[in-house]
Amino acid sequence: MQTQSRSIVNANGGAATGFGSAPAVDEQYYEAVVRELARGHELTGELQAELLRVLRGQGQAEATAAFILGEVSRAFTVCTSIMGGSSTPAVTAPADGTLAAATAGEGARRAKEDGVPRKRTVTPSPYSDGYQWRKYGQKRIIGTNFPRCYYRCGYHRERGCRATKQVQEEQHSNAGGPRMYLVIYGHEHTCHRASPTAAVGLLDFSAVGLPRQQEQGGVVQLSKEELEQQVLVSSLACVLQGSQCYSGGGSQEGSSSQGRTGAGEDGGSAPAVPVETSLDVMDYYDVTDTL
DNA sequence: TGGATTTGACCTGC
DNA sequence: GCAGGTCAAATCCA
Repeated sequence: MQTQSRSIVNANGGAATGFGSAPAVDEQYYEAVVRELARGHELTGELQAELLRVLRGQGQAEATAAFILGEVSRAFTVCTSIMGGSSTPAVTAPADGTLAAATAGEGARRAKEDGVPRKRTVTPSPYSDGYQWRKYGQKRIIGTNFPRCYYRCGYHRERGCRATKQVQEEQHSNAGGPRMYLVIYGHEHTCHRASPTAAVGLLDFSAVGLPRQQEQGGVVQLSKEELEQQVLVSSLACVLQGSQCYSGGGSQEGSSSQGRTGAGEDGGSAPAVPVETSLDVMDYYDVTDTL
């Protein structure tokens, strides 16, 4: 049991990168989310301008506001891209397959999949797309520096879902920036696992640099930055999920930090732990006061 | 101990 | 024959 949650590539973290294989209804949902994210981003910009105008010359307050709003803005950008929005870094690969690692040597052999249409995506968080994945193979691809990992839907067996995806680290990922991965989706999901609520986990915290909580004696202690980011993440989770807020602490995702490939810690069954940090303005001020 | 991951072998298409 | 995709035994881990 624990193993299952441990090994299934976390879906919760789900990026839109993945919704290429999501059912149409989910696609509509994602589009709506992307739209709202864009709107939120836009409003954040306006708020930022307004706040900075009001706080001009107020030293610390101005700097804090600028920082926080900048982070919010950045978070919106990251979320939008993760959700498959227009902003980078998540970019749907061109159909011509010009992506570096993407196509080395494949091409003709592609037809093995019975002509199944494949969606290619480049994303910094390949393991979080709203579905649960199980790794079934890995292969070195000629002409590339990184192996390609093969994943099947976690419900392949029990529900006969044929969805597959391949994940390969992009060769040209710049040293300084986040690693980018080419993700190729195979069959459509028939398990209908991904529900809109799964979007909560769409935030790939490790990808956006969210520090993990430090647990001490059972008490979660957060640093200032962590607390700030938790608030930001929580607010974004609110945006994504509506009324319910979830903690970013359950950082899922399996960015192969342990060599265990991308298989993440916990998948859809992820403990999307409800948190009291449901963010409203007062909460935020409480937090900043505490800081 | 059960389930997931790893990895070499096998299969298939070009 | 080569290379990508998949299988399955071995291994790992909670």
